[in-house]
Amino acid sequence: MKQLEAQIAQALSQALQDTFQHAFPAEQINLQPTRKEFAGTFTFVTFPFTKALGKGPEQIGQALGDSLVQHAPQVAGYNVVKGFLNIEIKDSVWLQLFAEQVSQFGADLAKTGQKQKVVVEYSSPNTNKPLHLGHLRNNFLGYSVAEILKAAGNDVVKANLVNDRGIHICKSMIAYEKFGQGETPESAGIKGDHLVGKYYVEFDKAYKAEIDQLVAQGVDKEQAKKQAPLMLEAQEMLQKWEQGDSETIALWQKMNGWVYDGFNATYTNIGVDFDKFYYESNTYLLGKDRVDEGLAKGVFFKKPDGSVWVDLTEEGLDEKLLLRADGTSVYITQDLGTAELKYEDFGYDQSLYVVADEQNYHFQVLKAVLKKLQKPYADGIVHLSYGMVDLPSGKMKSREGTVVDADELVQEMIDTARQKTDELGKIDGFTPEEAQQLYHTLAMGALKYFLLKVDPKKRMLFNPEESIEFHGNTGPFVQYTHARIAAIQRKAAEMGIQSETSAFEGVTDLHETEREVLVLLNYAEATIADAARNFAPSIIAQYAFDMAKAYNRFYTEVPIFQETNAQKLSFRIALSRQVAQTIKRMMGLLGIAVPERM
RNA sequence: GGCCCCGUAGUUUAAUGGAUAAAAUAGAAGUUUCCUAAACUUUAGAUAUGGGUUCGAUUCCCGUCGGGGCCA
Repeated sequence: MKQLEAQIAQALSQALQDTFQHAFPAEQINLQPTRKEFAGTFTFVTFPFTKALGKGPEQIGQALGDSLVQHAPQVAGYNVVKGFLNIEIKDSVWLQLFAEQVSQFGADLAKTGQKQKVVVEYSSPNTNKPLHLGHLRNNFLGYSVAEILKAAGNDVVKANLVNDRGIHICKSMIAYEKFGQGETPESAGIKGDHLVGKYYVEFDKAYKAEIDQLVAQGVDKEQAKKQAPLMLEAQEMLQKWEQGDSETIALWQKMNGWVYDGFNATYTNIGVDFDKFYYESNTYLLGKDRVDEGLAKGVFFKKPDGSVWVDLTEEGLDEKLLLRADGTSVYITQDLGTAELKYEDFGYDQSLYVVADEQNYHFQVLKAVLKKLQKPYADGIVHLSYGMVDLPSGKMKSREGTVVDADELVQEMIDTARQKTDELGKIDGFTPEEAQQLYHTLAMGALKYFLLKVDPKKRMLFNPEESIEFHGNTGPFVQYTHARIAAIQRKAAEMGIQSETSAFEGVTDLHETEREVLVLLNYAEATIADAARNFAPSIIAQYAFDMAKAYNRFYTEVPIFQETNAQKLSFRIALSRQVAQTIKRMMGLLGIAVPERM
């Protein structure tokens, strides 16, 4: 497609020269897709040339169109509407491009420019509570962006920085010690991450009760929060942990172990994976070296109380604290450390952080500080900032119990998938295992597609009812299209229909719906490149939907097996297969599987 | 208080400065002796507001109103 576009641009450049003696390089010629209501594939806008050429926009369009038809062998015709020159491409060109695509499918989707080493950090959970809806957007985005970058030819490492230490873990630990009575995930029959989360909630309840009691005794609320015995215990435990107290460490390891088992089960269930795990318990002390480095280089400064700061006012930011007066780290300190660690580990060109947009400022600071330190990797730091997920009731708030639990949500989706599938009764021959597999495939397809079809940068609304919808712009709609084609392929195989390129060489003209599908197929590579450049799985989702829609239109308008011309029949089988493979590939980039039957 | 982001059909989302603003869903009306109707077709419906730049603005700039976030 890129080639064809370049050829047309070249021809236009030539036509401008020949017809108007106007030199205009082909590289600067911008073609846009023609709107559906007009004939043509590419549109060239002539308005910007009226001044230079001293002619009206229609006149220019006509003249260029005539020239193209005469000199450009790919062009079948043209039409001019106001300042828009719509260029129609010959069917033979589409068929030729299609034949090439069939013979080299998959091979050339991946060649888009420079191969880069990219680290994609995502998920990065806290170990004091299970994953929720917000994490799902994060996980799906991170996984998908990593896969898209791979498909675009990059060398990608998926990393997960687990926040496994700090006061919040100690809260769960304290509560478990007090109320746990030796409970384990096995004895309680609760998934490990949920069990630990339960104690985090227990802590909060008991802590609040203590505060209320203190306030009732006349203590100021802020004071009460600090004085509450449970809080003091938690802080004490954090200190013990930092000192390496063996009992504390043992409990911490035991409970974190439960959480990891739980997380791993969820990760497997939702189909995300990681190449490298980092743990904050190992990295939280890193970064102090960077602070020293900055002081030595004179880009950081010390205040009289001993705290270390960086002045980012020139960068349009504020002064930022890097190390407290007592020498302890703040968040940004360890991020400086882990950025360096990742660079030592992988020597990345780009380091992506899939983190919600509430941390936009934080990442601006991180990058600015690394630049001040003149780190070679500073420019490669990218905050893949995504918008938060809202519910119809508003923002998710743990305090108000409106947080949507990831495991529960996935289970509900599976139940709905089962119910809807059973209602239709199309999978009678399935074994129970196959049926189970299908429910899972459909459930994850619906959920992932719903969360990925929106531009990552934008805040989005999660409507539980719409997310499990199977009609319209949804994952299951695309999956259904794939299953339909799979049925076609089975029948074609049974009938022994040939579908290699030699079987349809004689086809010369196309049905309108076939042409639409062919044009779309040719955009596959460019779409992946575009999605990679923008870190936007939504572009892939949109493409997959358009493809499915175009195919379904073809499917209803052109009854494939009623075709009596053997060449055309073969072509339609090949076209269908190509669409199925493209859908499978694109959905795969979103982390979504496609079924053979549904 | 300072800084940042967002306002598009009833609803959820699209639109490198280009055409009559595109889909989905909800609404209305249709399509199955024929490959999966979880599909397809038709229909009605929107750029918060006031200016500016431009041949042309949902897009860029300024003001107003509304929503969200970050920094203490």
